[in-house]
Amino acid sequence: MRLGMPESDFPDIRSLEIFAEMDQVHFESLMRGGYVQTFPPHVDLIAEGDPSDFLHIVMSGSIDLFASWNGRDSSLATVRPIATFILAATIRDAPYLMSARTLEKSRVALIPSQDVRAVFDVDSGFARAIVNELSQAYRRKIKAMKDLKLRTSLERLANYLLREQDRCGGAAGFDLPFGKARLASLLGMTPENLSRAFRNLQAYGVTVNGSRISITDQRDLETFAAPSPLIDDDRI
Amino acid sequence: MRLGMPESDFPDIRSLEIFAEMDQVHFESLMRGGYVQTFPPHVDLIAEGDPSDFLHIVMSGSIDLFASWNGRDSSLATVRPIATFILAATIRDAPYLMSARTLEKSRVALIPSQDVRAVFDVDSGFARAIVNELSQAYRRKIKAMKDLKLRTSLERLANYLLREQDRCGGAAGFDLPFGKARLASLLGMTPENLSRAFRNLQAYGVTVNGSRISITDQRDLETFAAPSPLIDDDRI
DNA sequence: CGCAGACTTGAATCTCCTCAAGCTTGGTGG
DNA sequence: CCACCAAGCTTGAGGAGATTCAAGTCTGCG
Repeated sequence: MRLGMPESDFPDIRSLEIFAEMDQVHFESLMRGGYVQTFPPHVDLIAEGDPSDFLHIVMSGSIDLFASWNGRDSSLATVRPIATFILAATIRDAPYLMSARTLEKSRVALIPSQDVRAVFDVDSGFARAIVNELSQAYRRKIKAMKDLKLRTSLERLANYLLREQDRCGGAAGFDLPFGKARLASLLGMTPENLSRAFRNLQAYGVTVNGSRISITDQRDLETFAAPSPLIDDDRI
Repeated sequence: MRLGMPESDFPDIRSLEIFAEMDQVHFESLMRGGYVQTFPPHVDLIAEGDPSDFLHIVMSGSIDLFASWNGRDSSLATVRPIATFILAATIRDAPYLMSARTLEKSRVALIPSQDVRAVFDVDSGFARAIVNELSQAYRRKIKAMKDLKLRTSLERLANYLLREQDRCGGAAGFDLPFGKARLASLLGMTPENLSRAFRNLQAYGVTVNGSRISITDQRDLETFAAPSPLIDDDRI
C-alpha cells in the first residue's frame, strides 16, 4: 500500500533532530520517496537478518525491538514517537540485528535506505545530525550494558521505576507503559521473577496495583536504587 | 609530557579507517595538536565521568574498557591496535561512560577532542568515516547485548572461544589474550564460575592448559555454541 | 627454596528459572 | 445480568546455575 508521504506529516518529521538541520530540498526529496503506514498492535515490522531497506520513524504508538537466538528471545528497547530506529543498519547497508514489532496501534514512516545514504553524502547538516543520533544511541547502549552487568534484577527494576517516574512527570504515581511480561524481558528476567521483585520492593516504598505504580517513599527507594547519571540519565 | 606527535606514527594512524579518507591538511592539523605516550601495564588512562578531552587511539598494546557502580565493576570491551576509543563521548562533548586502563605496555595517541569536532565540521570525508565507526561500534554493542541476554554463561564462553580462535587464525590451538579473571568479567561471570565453565566445556572438546586453549572437536563445540552471524560476526 | 599472584576446587548459600497451579480481569455470549 | 473463558499475572515448590568465602594448587621469579 504505497501511498506516498502525506504533507501533513512533514512538520512532525521535520521536527526530529535528525531532520531539523538539513536542506529543505533534500528533506522534501526524502519525503517524496517515503511513505507512512498504520499498523495494528502486535504486528511484526522487521525481522533480524533482513536487509535494511528502510529507515523507520515512529510517528505514534510504540515499537518493541527484540532479538532471538536458539529459541529464546529478549526485548532490547522500546521506541517511542517521534524517533527513528535501525539507523545504523540503514547507514551501513547491513542486515538488521534486531526485530521490530508494534506494541500498540502505530503509525510508522518508511524512508528508503538508499535515499538516506544518498542524501547523507551531499548534506552535511544531515550528516552531522546522523552522527549525533548514532553517538547518542551508542551511549544509550553502553548505559544499558552497565545496567545489566553491574546491577541485580531488583536494582534494575528499582532504577527502571525511578526513570519511568521521571519520564511520566515525576509524580509519585504513574502507569507502566506496557505489560509486565515485556517489562520482565526488557529487564532481563522472567515474569515470575518480576512479580517477586515487585513484592520485594514494597520494603522500599513501592506499591503496585495492576499497572499502577506508587512510590510512597521516594527517599527510601532512591537510597536502595542508587541511580547514577552515567547509567540512568538519558540526556548525557 | 607533551612531546607532540612523532611523524613516524603518521602512517599507522592515517591507515585507520577513520582517518583514511580525510583531507591531508586536516589530518596534519589533527596530528600537530596531538601527542603519543607510552604507558606501563595496568595504568588508568581515563575514569568514567571525566570530561572527554581527548580522542584516544591505541597504537600498540591493549586497553581495557570497564565501568563501576556501587563498588562492583565489570569489563565491557577490549581495544586493540589500531583503533580509537571513546569516540562517541568526544563527538558529543559528553563525559566518558567507561573507564580505561592499559592491560599491557601500550602506546596511545591522544588528540584533543575539540580539534576532532572542529575538523569533523569542515571535512566531509572525516564525517563519513566517523559515521562508519560509530555505526559499527553501535552494532557491536547490540551484539554484545544479545550475547549477554540470550545466552547462558557457558554458551557465552563457547562462542567467545570460537570467535577468539577465528581471530587467531583458525587453528585448533591458541592462547587467551589476557588473564582469566578479566575474561570472566568480560563474559559477565566470576573467575570461579569461569573455571567451572571451562571444565564443563571439556565435554564438547575443549582442553585448557594455562592460557592455552585447544579445540579438539570443532564440530561438537560448534554444535553446542550455535554461533550466529547476527551476534558473533564482527564484520557485519 | 620459598614466596606471591593467578588460578582452581569445594561447600554453603543465594538468586533466578522452570513448571504447575491458582488468581484476577475484561470481554463474550447465553 | 451473569456465567464462562482466555489472557495476564501471581504464587509456590523444586531445581539449576551463579556467587561467596575459604582453602588448596600451580607457576614463575627472586
